[in-house]
Amino acid sequence: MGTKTVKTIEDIAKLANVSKSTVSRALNDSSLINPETRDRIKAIAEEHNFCMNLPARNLSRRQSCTVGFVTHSHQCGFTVEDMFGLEIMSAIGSGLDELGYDLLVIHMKPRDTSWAHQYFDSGRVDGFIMMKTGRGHAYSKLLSDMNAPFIIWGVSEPEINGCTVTGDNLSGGILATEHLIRIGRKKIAFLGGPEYDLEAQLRQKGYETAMKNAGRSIDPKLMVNGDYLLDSGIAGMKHLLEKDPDLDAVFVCGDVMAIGAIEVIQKSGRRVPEDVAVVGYDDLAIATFNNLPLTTVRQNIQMSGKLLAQNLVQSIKTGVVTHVTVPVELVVRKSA
Amino acid sequence: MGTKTVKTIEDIAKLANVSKSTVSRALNDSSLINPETRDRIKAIAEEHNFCMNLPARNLSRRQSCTVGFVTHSHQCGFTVEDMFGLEIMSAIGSGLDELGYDLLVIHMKPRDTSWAHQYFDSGRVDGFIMMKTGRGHAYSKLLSDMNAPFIIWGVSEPEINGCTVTGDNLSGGILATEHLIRIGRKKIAFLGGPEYDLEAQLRQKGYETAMKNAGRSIDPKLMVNGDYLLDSGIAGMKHLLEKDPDLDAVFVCGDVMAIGAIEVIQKSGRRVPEDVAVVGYDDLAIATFNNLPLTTVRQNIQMSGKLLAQNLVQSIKTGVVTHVTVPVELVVRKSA
DNA sequence: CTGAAAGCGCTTACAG
DNA sequence: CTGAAAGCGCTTACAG
Repeated sequence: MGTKTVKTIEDIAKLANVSKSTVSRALNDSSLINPETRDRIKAIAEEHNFCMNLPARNLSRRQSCTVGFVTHSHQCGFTVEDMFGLEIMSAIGSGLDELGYDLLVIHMKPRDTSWAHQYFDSGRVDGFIMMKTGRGHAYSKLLSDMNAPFIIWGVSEPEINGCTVTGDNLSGGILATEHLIRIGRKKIAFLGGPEYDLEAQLRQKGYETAMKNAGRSIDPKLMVNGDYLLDSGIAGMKHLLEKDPDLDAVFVCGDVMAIGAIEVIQKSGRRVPEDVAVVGYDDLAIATFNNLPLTTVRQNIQMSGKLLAQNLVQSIKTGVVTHVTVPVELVVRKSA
Repeated sequence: MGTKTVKTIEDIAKLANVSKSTVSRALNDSSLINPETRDRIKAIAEEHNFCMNLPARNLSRRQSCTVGFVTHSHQCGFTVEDMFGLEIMSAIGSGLDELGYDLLVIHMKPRDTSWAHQYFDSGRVDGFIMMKTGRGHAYSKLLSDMNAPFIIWGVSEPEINGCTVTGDNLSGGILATEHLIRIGRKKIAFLGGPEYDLEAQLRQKGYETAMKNAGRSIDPKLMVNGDYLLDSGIAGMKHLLEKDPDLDAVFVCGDVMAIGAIEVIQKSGRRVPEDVAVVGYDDLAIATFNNLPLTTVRQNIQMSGKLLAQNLVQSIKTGVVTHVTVPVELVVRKSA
């Protein structure tokens, strides 16, 4: 606690010679107050640099004006999804800030589900934001069972009964593939995500759509799955080059896999982008810092974070459940 | 709010046929309670999956058990310091979690200082954690003027009157340079940080110490300053190669600058590490994902985060101001 | 060891 | 439009 002498609305009340009810109304811009009294009180508050006690207000209003960002512990160093999650968290923070909500970081342990009760039933948060994870469905059920508002970064599914925000994966796949077609590539391979992954499925559908639209045939030999990690980019690319050494382009569904793929291509004696052009996905910070800057599909992280914030708060206040898809854009750098 | 029927200690009190004072004591493991009553009450609470209202408890105890992590808005995309900050934030979160404290993300706007009052005087946080920034001193003064406990990631300075935690920059500089000496390099250059930067000064002193210990002379021609950004790594390395085309190693004070430096070295027709060995600093995620994995000095982010959490909480509780230096280690990969 | 009461700093019907 | 009072859900001296 600070050292100031004017710390409660009661102190202000005394200074202004009114009741604390009136001070409360003034500071909250209630309609039940004489505008002149209000301005006088506000001036006094201003003059004393008064900040009212928010926890007390929230207790009284039975809300916390705080949202929990659910993340797992990172004992074992960072993976890339973590990086994406951290970048978006920052954007969520700005979004919430504008709405008068705070962002609390919730660290859940691997097989633990108590965080949900611990944070919601204790009144510490009014709702949750989660990145899509393997356990997405389980957590979704957990939260909806306790009637907690929440929003998930990921494609909406019938099993998930909360809000969702996701990038436009279909358009992303189309943009990436059309770019490779436009620059004259003949044999365009596809290095995707896990089969069950809805995002990856849509990106693949985008790839197929663009190919068909361009009158190209779709060759299953040129398609392989990965798991977004570096090693699977390496393995996937090796596999593709074995199956068809003549391929001259590849759309890789994630930036980290793309970096692995580029490594393999270069080690095989081929040049990027001259011999094989590579387009990634996500536009993580590493896409720029990589010493062969990546041409990639940018997820609009700023907008996504803002939408996650806005729609969750809306859901908290009104119960409305929304699903939104955020546009993506192609960023052309050096790799394609 | 959830849908459960047992929501307050009063509900538990009724079920257990005791007063809510007693329930409070039981749940808080007070010594002023009969162990049997305590266990009985705890069992009832457990059975009903009871979570007590933390904001109410905190209001009563006049604390928030919450710490603010001060970060600026990232409207314009991410810089590398941001990445470091985000990684460490995650570690701080785990550390606080173990101490029963929550982590709140505070977004401050560029020239705004109101966040300090807004979060501290309003009782939303009990203290602050900040990354070192150019404005470190100003913020430090702001916070100590309001008597707010805080901790800064950075070298301690007389002007900063709060806790600090920093990596062992001197040892880091020595480790990096000794490695280059050990692998037989003759002309080892130094690409540093800004002159005013204390961390950079210590890393430079480490470089000089290792050189002297090995009986090497220190050649000012082989030393140049940067600002941790990619472009300054590029410019700095060009400068060094012009001044002495024969250099066969360089210790770069930051991973991102190191990536820029490698690019320049390779474009000049030299190979890394065969012709010029490069050691970076920080071991950011990009050090691994880079397609020439970086040999670098790793900051122990996990431990640093934990120490930031522990020492801040200690300072909140006891007022003790601590300064700690965290060990670093050399990670040998491909670039040297 | 236990309970009744006052208090944490706000909000908000209720009465005027 | 304003104030006195009750209440948000806890904690903690105080009295027993």
